[in-house]
Amino acid sequence: MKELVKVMKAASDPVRIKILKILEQKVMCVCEIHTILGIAQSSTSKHLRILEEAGLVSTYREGLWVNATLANGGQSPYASNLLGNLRHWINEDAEILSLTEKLPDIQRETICKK
Amino acid sequence: MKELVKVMKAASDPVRIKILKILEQKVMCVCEIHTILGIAQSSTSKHLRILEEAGLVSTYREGLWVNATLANGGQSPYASNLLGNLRHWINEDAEILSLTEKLPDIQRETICKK
DNA sequence: TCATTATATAGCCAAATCGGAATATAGCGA
DNA sequence: TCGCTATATTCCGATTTGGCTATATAATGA
Repeated sequence: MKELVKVMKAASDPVRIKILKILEQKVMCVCEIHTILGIAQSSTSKHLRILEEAGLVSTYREGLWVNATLANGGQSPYASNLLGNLRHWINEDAEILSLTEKLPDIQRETICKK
Repeated sequence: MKELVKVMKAASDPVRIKILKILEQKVMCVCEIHTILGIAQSSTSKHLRILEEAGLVSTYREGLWVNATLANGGQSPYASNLLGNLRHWINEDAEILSLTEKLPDIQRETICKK
């Protein structure tokens, strides 16, 4: 029950849904996510932690960068179910489409180092 | 997006999950739900409204009683997907099992009219 | 070691959420 | 109509949430 509620709670925020949707297309580091979404770096970090604790996202370090990727589903059946469904949900959503368009221009090498 | 978030938000509360799980087994009126869950009648009414607006629950009047039932899914694909999954989720959960045991003893004829 | 860069954490504020008590409304029967 | 019962709504306090800024931590390279 707690586990299920945690997954639902993680998925009940539009910013976090956006993060999941862009991670479907690309592994991204924190600074890329915070830039494309236009939110503070600290907010990005907190959202990622919530997603990670729900079993929806995994992170791994690569030097200074922390890469976020969709979880493989081993941690929570609820999470893996949601990730599976999300792949064919809201793909036509205006906000998601707009993010998808921006995605190719977001590269950590040019965005970070400022 | 808004619709999806609304469904997730509705499902991200343990009380509301319990309501959905007991509705899998029985159509119930507000006073039955509020009694079996041990929460105030006003809280029950509010939770039901949230579930209804998310497309997870439908209600219909029967005299003084308002019956709640799981929605048929026509309103929201996200809601119907969740309802489908929920049927085989957390059935072994201690809280859910305990509610299921109590269920036969909860009858509006004896509970209400006080 | 120090400086730099990326991320995490802490602290604060405004808004949303959830609980119950009190009150208003709706439906029924006399 | 009135009285009763079930439900909806309002109000208020307590807690949680989500945002930001500022600061701390971690990793790299010189």
